[in-house]
Amino acid sequence: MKDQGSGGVTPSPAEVGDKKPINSELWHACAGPLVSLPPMGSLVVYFPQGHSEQVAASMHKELDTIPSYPSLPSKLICKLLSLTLHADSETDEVYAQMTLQPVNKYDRDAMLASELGLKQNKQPAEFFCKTLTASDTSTHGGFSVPRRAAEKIFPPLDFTMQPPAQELIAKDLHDISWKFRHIYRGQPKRHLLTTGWSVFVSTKRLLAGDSVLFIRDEKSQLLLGIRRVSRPQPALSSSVLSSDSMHIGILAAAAHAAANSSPFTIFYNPRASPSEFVIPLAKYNKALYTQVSLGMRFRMLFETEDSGVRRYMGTITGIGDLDPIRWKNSHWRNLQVGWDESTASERRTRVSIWEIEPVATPFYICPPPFFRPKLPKQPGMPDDENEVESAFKRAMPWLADDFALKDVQNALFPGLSLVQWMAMQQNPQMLAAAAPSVQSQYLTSNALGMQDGIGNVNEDPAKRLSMQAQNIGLPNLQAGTKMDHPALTSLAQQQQQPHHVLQQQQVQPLQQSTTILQQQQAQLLQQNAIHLQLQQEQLQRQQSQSPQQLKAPASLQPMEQHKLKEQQPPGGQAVSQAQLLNQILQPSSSQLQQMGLPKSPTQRPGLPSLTTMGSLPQPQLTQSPQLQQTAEYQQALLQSQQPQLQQLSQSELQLQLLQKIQQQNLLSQLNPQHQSQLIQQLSQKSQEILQQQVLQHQLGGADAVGQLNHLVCLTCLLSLDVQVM
Amino acid sequence: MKDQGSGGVTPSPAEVGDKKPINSELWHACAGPLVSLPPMGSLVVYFPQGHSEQVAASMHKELDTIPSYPSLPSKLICKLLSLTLHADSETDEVYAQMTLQPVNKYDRDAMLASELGLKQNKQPAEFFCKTLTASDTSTHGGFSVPRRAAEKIFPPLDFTMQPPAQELIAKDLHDISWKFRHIYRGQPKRHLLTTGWSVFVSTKRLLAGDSVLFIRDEKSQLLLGIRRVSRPQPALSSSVLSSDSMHIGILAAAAHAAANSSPFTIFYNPRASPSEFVIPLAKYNKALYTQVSLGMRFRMLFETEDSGVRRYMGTITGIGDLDPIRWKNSHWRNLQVGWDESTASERRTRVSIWEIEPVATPFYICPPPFFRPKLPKQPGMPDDENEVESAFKRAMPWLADDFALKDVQNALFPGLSLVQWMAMQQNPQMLAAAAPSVQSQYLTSNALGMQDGIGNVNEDPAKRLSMQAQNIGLPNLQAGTKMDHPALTSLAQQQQQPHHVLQQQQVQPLQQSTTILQQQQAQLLQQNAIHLQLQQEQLQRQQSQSPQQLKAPASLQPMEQHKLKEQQPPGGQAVSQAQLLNQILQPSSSQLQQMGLPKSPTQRPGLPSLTTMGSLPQPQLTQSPQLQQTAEYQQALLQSQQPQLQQLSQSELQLQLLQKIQQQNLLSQLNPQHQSQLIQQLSQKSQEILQQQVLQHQLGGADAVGQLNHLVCLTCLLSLDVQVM
DNA sequence: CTGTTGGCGACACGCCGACAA
DNA sequence: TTGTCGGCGTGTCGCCAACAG
Repeated sequence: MKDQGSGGVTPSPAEVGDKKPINSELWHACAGPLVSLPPMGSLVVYFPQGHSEQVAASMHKELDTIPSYPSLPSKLICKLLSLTLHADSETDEVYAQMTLQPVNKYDRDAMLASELGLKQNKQPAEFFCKTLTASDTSTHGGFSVPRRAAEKIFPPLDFTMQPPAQELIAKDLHDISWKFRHIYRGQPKRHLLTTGWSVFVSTKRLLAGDSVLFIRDEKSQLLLGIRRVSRPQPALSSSVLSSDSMHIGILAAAAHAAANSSPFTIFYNPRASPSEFVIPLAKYNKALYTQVSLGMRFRMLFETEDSGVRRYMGTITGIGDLDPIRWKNSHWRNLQVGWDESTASERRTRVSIWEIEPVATPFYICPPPFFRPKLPKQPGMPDDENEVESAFKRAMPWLADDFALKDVQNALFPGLSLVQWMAMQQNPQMLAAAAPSVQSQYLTSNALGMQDGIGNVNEDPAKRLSMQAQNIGLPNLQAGTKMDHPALTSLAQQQQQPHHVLQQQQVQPLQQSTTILQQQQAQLLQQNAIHLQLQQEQLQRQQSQSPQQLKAPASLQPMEQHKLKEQQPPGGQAVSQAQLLNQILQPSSSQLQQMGLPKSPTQRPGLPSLTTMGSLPQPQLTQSPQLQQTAEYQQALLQSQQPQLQQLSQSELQLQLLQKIQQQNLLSQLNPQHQSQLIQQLSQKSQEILQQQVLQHQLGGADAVGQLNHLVCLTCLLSLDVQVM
Repeated sequence: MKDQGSGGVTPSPAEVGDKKPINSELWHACAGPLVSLPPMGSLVVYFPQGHSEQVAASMHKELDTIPSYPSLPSKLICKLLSLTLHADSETDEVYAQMTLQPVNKYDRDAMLASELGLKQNKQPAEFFCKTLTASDTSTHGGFSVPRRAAEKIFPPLDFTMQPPAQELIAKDLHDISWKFRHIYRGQPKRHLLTTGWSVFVSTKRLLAGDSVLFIRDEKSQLLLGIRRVSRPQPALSSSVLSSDSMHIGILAAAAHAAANSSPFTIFYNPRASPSEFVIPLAKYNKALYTQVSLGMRFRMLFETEDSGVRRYMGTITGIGDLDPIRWKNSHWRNLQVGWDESTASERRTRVSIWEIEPVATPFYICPPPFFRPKLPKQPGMPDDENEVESAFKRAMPWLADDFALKDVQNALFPGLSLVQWMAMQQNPQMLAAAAPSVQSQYLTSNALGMQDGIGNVNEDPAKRLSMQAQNIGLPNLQAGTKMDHPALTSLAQQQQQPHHVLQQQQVQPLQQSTTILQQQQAQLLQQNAIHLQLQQEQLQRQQSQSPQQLKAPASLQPMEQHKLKEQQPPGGQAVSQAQLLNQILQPSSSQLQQMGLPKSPTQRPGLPSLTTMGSLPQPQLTQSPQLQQTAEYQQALLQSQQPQLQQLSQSELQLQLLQKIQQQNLLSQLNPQHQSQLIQQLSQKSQEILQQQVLQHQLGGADAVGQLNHLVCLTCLLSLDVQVM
């Protein structure tokens, strides 16, 4: 028998074991410039939905018949226990094997690892990638090496030879060596790979359109990899598992792991998967701070043919769950987008927030007052940007460059942490982890006398919290102002107290929050209000101000409140948070019509109805239809914002808090009877507060500033909650 | 560009769609002679365990880390909704895609289809299969066709030519045509395939050891397929799904389907899978009647190299669950076997009952009395066999040939079915489905007044039932005797009644069963008793009648009862059926020794211990040590049988029923409080009955015939349900 | 009867510069 | 600068019969 096709250097048979780990540089070169892997030990967010998409893409199948898996949340926070790089022995397709362990709490190291992993550069510097031509892959000849590539990567030729030539040896992903004759000949002179090349092509079954890439590693050794063009594979039906079983397998494995906090293993196939579905937690959190809105402009990276990157501009045209039935409240591809260029047909129309870079618009780059006390001049100027950036960098030197601008908006909402804390309630252990830190940070002397370190929590989330404080643009908050939030505190306490105590204590926090917040956070109001003005101004300018929108009967509010009440699920059935938010901030046109309002013909479909609703009961806005001066804008916006927020007054917010509590597993740990009692009492109390509020409002909307004060905080909390969720 | 490797006839590009269904003959030829597929629409038993094994085999991975899936039973009865034959486009590996729908009830057609599907012959008659030699696969030459094969399959050559040659065109599984030059030349003359062969070899990537097969279909068209030698594949790690996820996916998909009675899809890979895991229900049921025992001899079919079959002899060396933790009470490979031949190392050591053919021993071929009233002469004679077979065939012409012999034994052990019936309880819905059928057949006027067709059961199980009746040797049962089984009836009723009614009714059925059965079923006793006599007679003759065995203390019975009682798991933990069966029918030698009995040195290991146990407390047997007259045999056997059955009297049956009720999900549908109350009351009642029975027995075993009477009937009835399972 | 081998012819693989985009 | 082509040497594929197990 012949030595079947041992072209190049025959791989030594001893290497069959495939024990040698795959070269990371080469792996990443094959994976492409956009692929980054979270560092081992770090925290990640795993999206089963994205995982399903990858499988569907591999199977060339639709995601139709997959049964929903209600016990599996739309995302899991996991610790990346292990990460192994692989390459398919048949196709050389690169993929990564990750072992993920769902976590309920996380330690400082993992969080740090998650942070640090964001900025790792993985693409090797010394490499080139060429898409193979018909001549390259034909049996007629060899491989024509681009001059620059050869001079950059290959060892220098001895030009005294005639012709100059050398033998190149390069190892592939499986550590198999391939030998090529590198020659510089022809008229005009060129670099060619001749002998050995066709064996490589035939063994790897390369076709024109596939790419080959050479890299020179740190030891100046040549490595080579291939990247196949995505061609419609012949129905990789796998013959092992039905596509349904695969999808169910993914979900079941993740659900099983989530239920037991046990590790599970996934494969990430960067070139087959439409998107990454294991996102570093830090990246995810970061992206959550990006307040997205319809019509927002953004940039997004795409891979070029020569393994480079290119940014394309796009506009957000929709926000909402990709699959509201199976995957409610997932951030997975919840942005519908349009692309500027006409070649955009091949680009995806749905992206996730962490995939995009919001483009700095005049509004977004407007600095907050404490960074820039004077009124902003015409925004969008380069010096503006630089000024803001440098200011942020001075304050937060550890932040990434592109972080500051994006977070300006959210930076003004200090209450954020409460919501995040609430989101954390999904994993009750995290509460135990977080609550003490909140105390030690902010509640050093709280009235309820909670002890630090209650529970078995030893890790220190202070870093996270302090980062948060800085992120939200209040660098002096951490050192200076102490915030108290009894709702938070006592909720945390409730979890730690025996159940029978709950019935007496459960309602207090809500009451306290309505007063303490008002008193303590007046200073924050100014900043927030100004910021909101600007935002509103922006929205106003984009919308044509149709007067109908501004005329709303005062009776709208109770009606809307009633709606909200009705929609509270009786037994704790989960309600889509997005729905909730929409009910609050974005009444649908049908809802508006129910209220006797015509659907605004001029309302842009993509724009959030925040303005619409907020301006409904507010007559002032009609007084300044021609908003052209910045100062006027701000004034008008402050005023128009006010009723909107007022409408979302404590009563509703508390209702929503209640709903949140019902939604979260928080209550599920309690005795069922205690649960129902708790819910009942909370509902009752909310009703009282609600009625009180309605009365107050009908009497003339007294204490508007104070209402606005804590309402701003609370609404921000709620809106952010949706994001955190 | 070249026309890449278009050897033979280039497949027309229009055929890419792969719409044409795969030729069934060719598929089966490639699958091998042992592979049979259930007919579409028929009923099958699906074993997730076997499915897992197939995946594990494909992945070359152990079945270690798979989490158990408690909600998934070890087998599912399904209707085969669709069956599609496939062949991997890369490897030509054949596999079948089956859509299975778990069923709770089944109709006559499906049952008939299941029956009829057993005897379908699928291997094509006109085919040959050759394992490729090194020369066949080298680039040096062509393919040497065995003379007989060429003359049988290929079109006849024109021997007037010099040399005789022709062009052959054969289509493969994908309907792609391959063209070969067939020539008869050389010295000595031989048939060769030359031109076109090497392209085929290289395209299919055939290696020495792989097989190629040619068949001639009904239209005299040549087809060819390949069958690769099972070589250790390079870690088919799939890069799509982790092996864990695959396994979980299988289980989750099946569990989901079982819970919803929704279809699910599986792939059966006959050459990769260690065993079939979708078994025709009829085949499974048939196999269940094979009373297996340690030491039993059997034959089993294996595939030969040239796609033929060969029988190997083996001995059962163990009976028990392959995986008692994850798959309790599964019949999947529950037999541990040893093989006669020294080449047995490659053969499996665990098989399932439906894979083996028990070897006819003298005992097994003993005919029942109503087929052969005269005493058997020396058993094992050919004419004996034929006579019995023909007798059975006359009675049951629709039975397979090898059915009758195997089932003679089980026909004599009606009690066996109790345990099997218990196994059936794992699927509580089936109980509901089965019970009405029993009514319509036997309970046309039952005391509880249940209506026929209660529930949604419309199918007619009469056919099933009549088959059963014939199997157990009571051909006139169907037409004549009506049997009542209130326990079954009321159990079914309980499921259909509102929960609050349960507490008053729940105990009655057990009480009723003790009386009604006695009254109604006396006539059945005679037939059964006669049958039992003959069997016992046979056992007696084979055993040396050691007097020790016949002397047993009367106190043994309570002792044994106590044992049984002790082994009942308190909390519903399932007990292996085999264990249970052994406890009842086959006390182990250690158990016997515990009772002060020596292990019989002459007892054949393969024989069930019924005789041993049954004869223990029977003093009459000692009075006729030399049993030679048929009448004496019958008399003795009837008497010796009696205590054994009596031991399994109502009390225990009720206990076991209770136990089963606790185990099964039957109760899980009820309110928890009702559950516990029900269980408590049932336990109490059973205790009373049990004590009563023990007392009764100690007083002298009164009414033994009556006890036997209704016990036989009860057990017969219960055995009927096993088939339903 | 059939698996393997040596002989040998043909063909296509693959190296070369020319030419052109 | 590099993709494709014609020219052409040579390596190996593949047909043949001889030989042997």
